Amino acid sequence: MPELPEVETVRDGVARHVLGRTVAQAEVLSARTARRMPGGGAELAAGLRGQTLTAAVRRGKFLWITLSEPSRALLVHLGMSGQLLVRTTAELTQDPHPHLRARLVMSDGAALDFVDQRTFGYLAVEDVVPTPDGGPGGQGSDLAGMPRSARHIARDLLDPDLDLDEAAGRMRRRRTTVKRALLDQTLVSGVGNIYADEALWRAGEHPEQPTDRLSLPRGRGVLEAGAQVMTEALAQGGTSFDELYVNVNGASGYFDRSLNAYGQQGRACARCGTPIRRVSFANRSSHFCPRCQRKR
DNA sequence: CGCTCTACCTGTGTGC
DNA sequence: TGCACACAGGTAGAGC
Repeated sequence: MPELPEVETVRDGVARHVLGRTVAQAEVLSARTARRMPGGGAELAAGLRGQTLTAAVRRGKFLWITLSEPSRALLVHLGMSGQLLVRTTAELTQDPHPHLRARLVMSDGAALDFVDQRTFGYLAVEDVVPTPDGGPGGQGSDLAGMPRSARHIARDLLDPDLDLDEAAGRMRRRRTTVKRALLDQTLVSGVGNIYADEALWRAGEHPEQPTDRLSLPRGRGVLEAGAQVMTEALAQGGTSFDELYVNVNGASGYFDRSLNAYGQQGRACARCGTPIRRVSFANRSSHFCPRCQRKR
């Protein structure tokens, strides 16, 4: 389940292994993968053909690869199960992955595969348009602007230009609960269900704490906890990728070793020993310690 | 406008 | 052994 740390690992892999290559041919095997394109797979393939990949940029869980055509980019969302895999020429003669959805064959014979089991992910070629905040790099930088359909995504918790006090203030003005706020990608981005539970455990906040009854320091504390959790996950998950495997599928080491709340129902809280509780939440679940995460 | 809820998808695990 | 079904989750868009 790719959240920000996993997507950043993919972005880094793309930046190191495929930038500067030119797309000779794009093959779109699944119409669903191109569902954001009005003209479907044919339009996606046409938008990629002949384009050189120039930069890999990320905000939250959205990743885009800028193209040699000015102000155009390949937008990639991995959804729940998406992967980008770099293939050598020799590997292209092997049976493709059963969940291969699209393949970008490069002019040098290598390829970039988009593999996605559950097809929540997608690819789209879009205009890069200005955004009020200037995009991931701020106004005037090489990274300015964002793909049109991702304009609404807020700065993420690892963005150096994120103003934590301002974000905490916006959170407190919402009439919702703190976990819903963390998952709202228009408030701050990059946090999914797993890291939301981890951030709240670390901050000692109940998932159903009303945001309008959260002090500014506590609101800020939740966001800082989220940034810490994702920074640590990135450090653990981002180190194990070899040359040809721009991996991803969320199986970062973080999953196995460092979760304190998510999926830990029934186990002793690492802080106080109270069993972690799991409750259903908006068609999914929240995990928290009933003793050290209380509504106040 | 702001918030909540549902549909989308498929492999895995569980219960009968 | 085999079948049925709940579950996992990010996002857009519908609904209230």
